[in-house]
Amino acid sequence: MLDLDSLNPEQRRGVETIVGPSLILAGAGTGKTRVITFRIAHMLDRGIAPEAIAAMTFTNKAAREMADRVRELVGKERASKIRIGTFHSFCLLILREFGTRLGLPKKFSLAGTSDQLDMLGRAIKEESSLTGVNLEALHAAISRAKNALLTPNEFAQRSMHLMLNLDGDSCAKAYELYERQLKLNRMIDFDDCIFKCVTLLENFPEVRAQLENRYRYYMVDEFQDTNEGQLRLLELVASKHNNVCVVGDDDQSIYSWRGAMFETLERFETMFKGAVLIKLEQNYRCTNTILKAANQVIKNNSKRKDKSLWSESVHEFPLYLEPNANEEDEAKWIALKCMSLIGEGGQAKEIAVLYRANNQARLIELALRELGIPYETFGGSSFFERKEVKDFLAYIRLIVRPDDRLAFWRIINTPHRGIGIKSLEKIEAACQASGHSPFLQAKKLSAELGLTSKSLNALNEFIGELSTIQALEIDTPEQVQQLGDEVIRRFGLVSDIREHTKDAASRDRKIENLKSLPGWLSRCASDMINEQGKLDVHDLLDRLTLNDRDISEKDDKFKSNRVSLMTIHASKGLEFPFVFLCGLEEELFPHKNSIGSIQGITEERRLFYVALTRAKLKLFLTYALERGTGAYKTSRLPSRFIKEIPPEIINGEVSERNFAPSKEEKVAKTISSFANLRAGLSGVVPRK
DNA sequence: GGTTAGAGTATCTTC
DNA sequence: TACTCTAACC
Repeated sequence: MLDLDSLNPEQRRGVETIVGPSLILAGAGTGKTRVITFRIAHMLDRGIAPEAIAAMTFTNKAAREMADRVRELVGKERASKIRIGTFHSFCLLILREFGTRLGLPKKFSLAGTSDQLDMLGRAIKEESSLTGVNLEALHAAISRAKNALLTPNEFAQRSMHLMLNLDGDSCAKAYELYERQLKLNRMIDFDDCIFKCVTLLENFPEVRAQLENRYRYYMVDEFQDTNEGQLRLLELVASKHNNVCVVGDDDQSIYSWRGAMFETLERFETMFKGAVLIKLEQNYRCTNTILKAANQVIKNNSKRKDKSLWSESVHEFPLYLEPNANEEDEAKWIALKCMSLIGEGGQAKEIAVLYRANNQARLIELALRELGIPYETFGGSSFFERKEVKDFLAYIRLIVRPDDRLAFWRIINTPHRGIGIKSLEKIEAACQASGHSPFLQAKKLSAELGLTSKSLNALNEFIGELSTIQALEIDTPEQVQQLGDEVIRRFGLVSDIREHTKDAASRDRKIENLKSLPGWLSRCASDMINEQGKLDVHDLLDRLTLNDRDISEKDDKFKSNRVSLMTIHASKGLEFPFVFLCGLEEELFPHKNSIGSIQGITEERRLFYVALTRAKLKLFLTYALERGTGAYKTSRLPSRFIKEIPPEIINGEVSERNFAPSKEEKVAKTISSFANLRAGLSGVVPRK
């Protein structure tokens, strides 16, 4: 049934090496996912129980893709028994089962990014030496500490806090206060999923033994992105049976800033002795021209596992380099070129525009819109970061878990119902005295809070409405939909936005977002029923937190035929026939914050390598000689990485003397572009 | 208690 | 150039 002959010899070796540790070094586009899924199918063919296999990834996107492909290969029934998911979901499951041994509450909840920042904000208010610190930077530092399995004291001793302008003691204090907030809210954060799981397995051998008995074969995808905690976890769960297969590519390690260690591949080899090394070097994605460029560039990094990609492609196109006078011209050129690609028979969805930073997207969006080219952006500010979405979800959370403090504080005066800071302080003081959660405090003892009659009435009305909704049953997706509709109606969420948002466009968008939420929530609920056979609202909330942005993208992605705009980071794992890589300038790419160190530059170079290898056929490289507006206008130099590409494969100039094209040249170029465009449009031929 | 204006700030981004 | 937080004002 499984056609192993369709694999190349190295892929086949990867698939057939099942017992013992193995390390598959898989270059870009070498059929990695195929190897992973075939390997799982092959294990089942050899009689291994699906329940004994655990496959871990880092992103939901990767997990979902793996699950889909495995399902196609081995059927729904067996596929559903295999534990496929992210590291975090795997650990969360274990903590839900055994967490009480660590003293976790039975019904703890998972803090999302905004909850984490909210709690950290509350934490630093308690300590005067922490006023004015950059919340996000502090949060990132604490997160990195947790990923490295460091306690507050250990954190204080490391040099990580130097960039925060804080001494070690203050850092430790912040970390501790933040932990206290988590505990107060009965929450754990993403990093705790891993950290606490490691602690659990280290301290409770019987739990570890149970898991060793349950899962005997482990697979890890994108292994180069593993951080300290995840590596330790893998060691704890997998070292007894020693059946671990990890797949990765050191050249695509682009997440060191979130704790991934470049040496992680070597660490694996020492951790799991005698690992079989398998190298996949035949590429099934790119032209040889693109591979030549990519190989040549990445060679400039030292300390990498030596490998060299090749492919059997027949159609070769030179890379195209386009210098532009400024960023507007760059965006316009890209838009025009997209138009002519589409005119020549390409489809919009075959095109991707990649950039280093999200803020580069705006001008390109503008230029595409002007030409009427459909496009889609990925990443950037996520759906779940939007205020109206967070507010709505806070209502749902408070209904499901009345002791959710963060949700209470978020919506107690949203929409405005005349409960101000003074009232909130009184409620908080009462909560501290009694130990109750604010909702309970307000429900049971609102009369004793000492509020003004206006605030008290508002509070009582709010509590009353919420209690009414709480009484509704939530056992089916339809009831979830009704609940959502009811929340919007009773609390006037739509009318609040209608009255208080001035800008018509953003007002309409917000209302549309809000109205789509109940239906969307109910769809999530029915997905869950399909997978688990039942609906548990607590689980639903967990999933919302873990899944975060991926759900919102799910809907229209398949049918849309649009140009994709995304950062290079977001493009990892994807491929497109036509790729534009823009903003190739010193200080932007490589980014100015990375230029100072060799590690910085080598990571940027890996990022560049990832970008190049996204393209299957044609690759367009652009840069601007001037960027910014007004006082911020600066002249720019082409990126050093351009010079690392062999000049003979570039159809365009690549020399030190790259001046902006003269005005006449620009005009001539634009005219000819339009001519191409028209020629192209008249002969639109649908592909295949 | 709510609103508004002005200052400050700005990688990539996962779960 | 755009968004968020804070402080002064109504």
